[in-house]
Amino acid sequence: MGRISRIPQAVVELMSGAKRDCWTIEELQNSLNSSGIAADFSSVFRASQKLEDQGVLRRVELNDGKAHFEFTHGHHDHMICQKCQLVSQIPCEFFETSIGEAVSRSGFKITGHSLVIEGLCKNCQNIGAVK
Amino acid sequence: MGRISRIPQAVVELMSGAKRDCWTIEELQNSLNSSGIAADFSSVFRASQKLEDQGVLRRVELNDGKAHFEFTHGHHDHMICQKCQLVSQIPCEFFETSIGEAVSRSGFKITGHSLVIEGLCKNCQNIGAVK
DNA sequence: CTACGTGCAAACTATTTGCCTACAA
DNA sequence: TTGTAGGCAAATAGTTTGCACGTAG
Repeated sequence: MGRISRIPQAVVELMSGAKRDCWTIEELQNSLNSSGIAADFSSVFRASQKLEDQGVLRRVELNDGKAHFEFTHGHHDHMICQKCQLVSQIPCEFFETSIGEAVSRSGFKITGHSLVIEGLCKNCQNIGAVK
Repeated sequence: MGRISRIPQAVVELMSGAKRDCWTIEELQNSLNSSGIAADFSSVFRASQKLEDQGVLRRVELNDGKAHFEFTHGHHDHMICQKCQLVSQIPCEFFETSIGEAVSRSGFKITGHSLVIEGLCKNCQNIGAVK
């Protein structure tokens, strides 16, 4: 077997080829299974861990009680529409050039941050109220 | 019985009289128990729920897998020191006047946000490296 | 009597770990 | 043979719910 094992490789390929940017372990597993790749939840879990350790993936908190993973490169923050659950991206520069700078100036050394914005996306505002 | 029941009232009194601003259910329970107030975990859980529903408390995500509660009034964001676990507060205005404004301008209607900054507090930077 | 608050235990959800087998070097 | 990957099931951790009892109104 090559240096990259079956499931981690499949996860990276799946994520590379899809539009979605944040995946729960369950979503990854289902998607793999659907494309004919057998994978146990725990195997996908371990794959995510390994990829996170290697710096390929980054764990993202969306405050829904589940772990989410995205590629480390192109790191960004997230907005979630509370109606359609659409997750959209916010460039991190917004954070870094405003809050981050102010916090750093206060003497706190920042090593990471998690920003989640909840609300209604443009589309759902037009359609109607929150379900 | 008055309109405020035993445990919710004790929770509010405890939180009002303490310096700490974010409490897990377990911390609340332990603290109550220590001061001679018997309270089951589930009772404290239900008290937190009720107080949250009433708008007295707000649930805060600190991404440690536990639910945290703080008073709704004086809402703010948080910085956590990854060495000493100190949680300090950041005024929300930092968020609202920078990122929030930019996001709103993009058409997303913000109803809430969660910002957690991880790093090293001033004190721990001086003492040494991360454990 | 009726409603509500609480304790206790069980159910749930998501994560994490242990162990065993199979396969590749 | 030896180490690693992966499947399966059990263990954790935290939260949530069901139920029964006691008590205030």
